[in-house]
Amino acid sequence: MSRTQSLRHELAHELRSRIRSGELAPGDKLPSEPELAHNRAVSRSSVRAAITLLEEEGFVARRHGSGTYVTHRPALLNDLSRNFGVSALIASTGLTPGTAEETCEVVQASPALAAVLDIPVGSPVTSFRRVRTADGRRVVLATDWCRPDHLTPEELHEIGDGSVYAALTARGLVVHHGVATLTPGNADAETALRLGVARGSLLLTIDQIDTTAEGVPVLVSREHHLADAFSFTVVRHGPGPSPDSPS
Amino acid sequence: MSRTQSLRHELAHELRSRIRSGELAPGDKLPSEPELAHNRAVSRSSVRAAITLLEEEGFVARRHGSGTYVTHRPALLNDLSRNFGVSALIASTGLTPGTAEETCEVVQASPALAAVLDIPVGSPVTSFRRVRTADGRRVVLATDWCRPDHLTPEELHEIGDGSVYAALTARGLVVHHGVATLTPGNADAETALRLGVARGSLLLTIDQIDTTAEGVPVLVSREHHLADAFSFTVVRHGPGPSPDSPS
DNA sequence: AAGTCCCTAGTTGTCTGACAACCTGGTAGC
DNA sequence: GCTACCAGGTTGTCAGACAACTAGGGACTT
Repeated sequence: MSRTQSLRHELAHELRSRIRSGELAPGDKLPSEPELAHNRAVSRSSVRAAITLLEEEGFVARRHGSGTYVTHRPALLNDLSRNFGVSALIASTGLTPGTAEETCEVVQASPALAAVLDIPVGSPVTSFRRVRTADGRRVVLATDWCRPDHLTPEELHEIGDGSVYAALTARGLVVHHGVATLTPGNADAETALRLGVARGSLLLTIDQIDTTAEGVPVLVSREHHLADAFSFTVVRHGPGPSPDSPS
Repeated sequence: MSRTQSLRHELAHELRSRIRSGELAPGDKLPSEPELAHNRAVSRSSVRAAITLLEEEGFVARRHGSGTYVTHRPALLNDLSRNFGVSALIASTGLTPGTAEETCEVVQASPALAAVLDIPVGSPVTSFRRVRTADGRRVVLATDWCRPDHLTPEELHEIGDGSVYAALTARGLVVHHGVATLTPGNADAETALRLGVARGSLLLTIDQIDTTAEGVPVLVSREHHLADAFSFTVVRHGPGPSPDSPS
């Protein structure tokens, strides 16, 4: 698990942890680059590269000639800019994630699904539907679709409460990022039935396409969240000089 | 406008533009670092720092010993990770933004508002409410709150269809980032009336707190969007090795 | 003919040292 | 009391070097 990625990522990881733990509080000045380099017995170049990562993530701000300072940045609850499974989402609220229903089958690819997964229309697609619970309460209806040669129904069935991401990673398919679309909606008859709520109940639907670093789409998912179960937050950069002006 | 920030940001800006313009297509290999450095007559260090920024933003992926490659990344429609005003949002759909109603007043700070803006409860707060239209159709009810010493009601009134961000910037208050919370909901009586829709219509509410780079909160806003007017997207990083594993 | 191994050129990752640009706080001078 | 200057510390950039790694071609073996 603790594979050495690259030195700068390691250093960035450590600094991030120190910031999150509160050891480095907002407004605090980081030790100078030469000092950090000396403490960790690495070169200043690597320290600078690590800090550049944190700078882009918004954790710190550099001031030429003065120092590097921890930015005032709230701890986000469910940061939409990070990709995490429903289990992690539920666990973040302090509740216990579970699975009430689970359906795993092979279906024919709809035109839309085929286009996204880059396969012929009507070809087989593995479909995985779960009703997720938080302390027993049904809160999310999640459906995942992927190519059968990426994950077979048998493999999916063994996931249980786990994350589809972990199963994909085990197959050598590392999800690099996903693109999510958020839409409010009302529960239709089937969704209402599965979630055990009244028809027309408020939902937040997240449609997402996950791809590898090479741009291969490996997972398509649709999650219907009960509106009052979670609240999602996101840091929105700008409109100041960072990182770019529109168009 | 074209203030020289720092060399690496300049270089990153240029590379970003070349990627967005399609000159560097997804999957393409970037010129090598020494080559880029030579072409621009800068050092390899600066080129590396610029590429590190793009790497963190997800535009490129580095492969040790091989090269740096443009990632497959869709052009997002309304990227939630960027901060933009409602006018820009409407304009992005090809429609013409407008303002139907406009109310500007000074109110007493509620406890919640006072806590966020770091002022005493009951102290005066500038409130700015607008009904925004797209080609005449009412689509968003937006309310902004800020401290009177940051923006006076008179200044706000002169904004018209413009952005509050621009007004703040003119006062030397550059918004660095905002934290937004998304919640689906139903229109209450007043909101329905102002937006000209039926009570209980589907809304997506975005609550946001904008702060400067120093962490000073300068703007609190709440926007009620008609659910079918816009669709918001966001790139979600990970769950691969970027940028961090949960706690 | 097919497969394996090795070598080499090219690329990114890291290190070292140096100097420029800039900020900050203190001090000397007015 | 105020201003101007100075010195130390910090980030920004440059230059050169070597290590670690990848990818491709060519020689060799089977």
